[in-house]
Amino acid sequence: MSEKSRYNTRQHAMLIEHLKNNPGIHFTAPDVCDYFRSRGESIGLSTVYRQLEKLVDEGVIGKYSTAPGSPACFEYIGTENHDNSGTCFHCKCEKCGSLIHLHCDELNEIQEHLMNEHHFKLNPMRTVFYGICEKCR
Amino acid sequence: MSEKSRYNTRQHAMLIEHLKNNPGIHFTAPDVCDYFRSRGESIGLSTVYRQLEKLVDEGVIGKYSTAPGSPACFEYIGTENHDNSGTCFHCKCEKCGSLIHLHCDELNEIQEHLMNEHHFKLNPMRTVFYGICEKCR
DNA sequence: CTAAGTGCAAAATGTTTGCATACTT
DNA sequence: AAGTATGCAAACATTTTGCACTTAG
Repeated sequence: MSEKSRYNTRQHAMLIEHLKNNPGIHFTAPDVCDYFRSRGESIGLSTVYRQLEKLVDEGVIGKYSTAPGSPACFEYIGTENHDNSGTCFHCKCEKCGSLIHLHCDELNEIQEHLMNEHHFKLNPMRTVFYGICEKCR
Repeated sequence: MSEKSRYNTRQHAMLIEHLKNNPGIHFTAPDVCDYFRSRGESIGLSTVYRQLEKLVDEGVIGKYSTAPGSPACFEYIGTENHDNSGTCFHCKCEKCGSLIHLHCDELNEIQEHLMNEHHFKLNPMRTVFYGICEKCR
């Protein structure tokens, strides 16, 4: 898609390394920005948004809408597991707000069903299941 | 949950009737507000948000987060089909942005799977599948 | 030297809240 | 009368954009 070349800036390197070092952790843009700033690094929130958006486009990280009005979550995915069988899904608890990982092969059937029966190509990296988690029931 | 009594105001009646008359249509709060205002009705955006939020709590309408930064969608559900087998799911196309209905019994297996294997009580009224729709492939 | 990236501040969303007023019960 | 709803404006929160400046190639 994107034909633009990319410059390897300090901020880009920091960002991707931070996310890569914390697989399975969900970050919001302000989170990441504050993190680096608290360590004395120079980075602006708009840069964080711009870089994260690029990484999403490149498929390196996932972006999840949790609730309207609250910040989006980003998480390292990597380029390697694009065709892996054990796709990663996410559940968001409507009570406690926690975002839970679900690494489950059986859920791949959803993907196939949606594709075969409804001609919809699911993007698991972006969909979130809403509901109530175990603890909150 | 809510112990508050409810007053039957003009705005509440208008809102619920509009949604009820358009099952399967997704409205944003500003949409609804503009709709009534264009017809000369007196209603404020905050009222729309407040009423819709109540209706969501009451289970009369569903609320869907489509993408971060874009407005939430509301849709009439009714109180009757709480335990119906043919649950309604939604797919959001990441390209054209359309929100598609999916009334599919097979998807109920997801619900059961999540409940049985992951102890997560799915709320289909609020979850949205992201991906690419038929037209955009 | 040119294209891309940065960071600030401002704008653009989308949603919530404070408050005086009006309406329901 | 008491409690709730309304509508405006202001506050808030998240994300995007304009722009002068810096940096990577």
